[in-house]
Amino acid sequence: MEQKAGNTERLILEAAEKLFMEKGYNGTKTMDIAKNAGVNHAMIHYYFRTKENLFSRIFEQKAAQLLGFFVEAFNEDYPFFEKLKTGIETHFDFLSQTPELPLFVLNEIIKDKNRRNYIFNKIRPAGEEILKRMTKAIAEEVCKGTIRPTKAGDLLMNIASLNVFAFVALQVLFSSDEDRQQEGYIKFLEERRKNNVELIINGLKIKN
Amino acid sequence: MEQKAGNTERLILEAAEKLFMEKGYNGTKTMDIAKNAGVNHAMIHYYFRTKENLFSRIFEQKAAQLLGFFVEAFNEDYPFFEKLKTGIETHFDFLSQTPELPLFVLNEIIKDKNRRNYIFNKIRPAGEEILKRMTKAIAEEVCKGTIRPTKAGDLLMNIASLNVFAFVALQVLFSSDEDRQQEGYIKFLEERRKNNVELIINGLKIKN
DNA sequence: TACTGTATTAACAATACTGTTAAACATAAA
DNA sequence: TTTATGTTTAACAGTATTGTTAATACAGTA
Repeated sequence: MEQKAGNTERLILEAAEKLFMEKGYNGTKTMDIAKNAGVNHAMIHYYFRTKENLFSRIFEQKAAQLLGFFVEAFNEDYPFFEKLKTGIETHFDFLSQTPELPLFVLNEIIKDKNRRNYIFNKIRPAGEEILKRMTKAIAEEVCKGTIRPTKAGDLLMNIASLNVFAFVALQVLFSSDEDRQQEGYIKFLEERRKNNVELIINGLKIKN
Repeated sequence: MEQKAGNTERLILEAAEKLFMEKGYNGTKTMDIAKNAGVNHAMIHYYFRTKENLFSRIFEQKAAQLLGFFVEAFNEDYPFFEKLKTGIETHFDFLSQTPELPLFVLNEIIKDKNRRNYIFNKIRPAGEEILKRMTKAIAEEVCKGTIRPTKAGDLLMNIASLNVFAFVALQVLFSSDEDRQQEGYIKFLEERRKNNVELIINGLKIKN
């Protein structure tokens, strides 16, 4: 044999990633993964033993990616407004790489309590750290009188809401690959990116 | 026989609604529906012929509910800020009745293009009407100098983002029924409700 | 009472899906 | 060339799941 040397495993992982993200755990059949990967379906069990094993590999990697990135994007020291803008945009641009990611992760967390706990334990430390820093940064700005009092948790949640929902809507509005060639697709994204930054920043400022 | 006279059909629909909303189409098994409804599983095929038929009934009703309500909540004539506040709150309160609704509908739309088209055709007229009215209301306020120029679509999208995402997060944070007895659950909702109104309104206002 | 249409049940059929196994095959090292 | 090791295949087993059917019950009605 061509001694695919890890090739088969990679093919399976790639096909599995694509299908799981698209159809979720229950919607994805192992034989479909095999067919997409171009390998005999027994290979899935040879390399990963069970569907659940294979799924976990994908899920944990994806969840870490999603959450890790969120933390990263807002983890720097703030010269407040510019960094906030950069953080939102960086986060937005990351999501535009893999539009299905947030909905996939959220769905599977909701449908399986174990996964929820797994995720929570993973991000708790980083999450608390970032909240602490952000709280401090906000407090400083409030002192200066540039923004109104805001909880760091609320701010993060607002950003996540706007950014994530943009990509959920994107999938509804432009579901097929052809749709995504359209000009409207680009326009929609640009508009939302700008809107989200403006709303968050304008929303923080104190009115006259 | 007790001749349940339409009772069985109702029992099936109720059980199906609960399970489909919780587990989605693929996660729900017809025998589970039958068991939950307390009827023989052949009844499902007797009344609805196929799983897909039964699902469509539920889905279409739910989608109409979700979208219809959104339209309704923002469909009145605006004395701007108060009505905007009321609209957001009404929408939020509606979602709090059935927290799983938006994610359920979004998921099934994304996973099935036919459903997407069905939905689009259903809401297009109402959607266009509400956009037109809102555009007019916004233009008037902009003239008065009370708010900054904003597209109606962006505004609606912002509201939907914040409100819907609150309930997606809610399901992640408080997944079980016991969780929802907690005090934190109520607090979270109150906080988000207030936050969303404030962010939208403050975000519209012009800053010095 | 017998007839008709609807409702219900249990048993069955057909298929889909996950997981297992034994044997074949390829390759590198001895 | 032989052997050891890891990889691949086809065939199969077991179960889950959807869907079908024939027999039966019952209510209303002619």
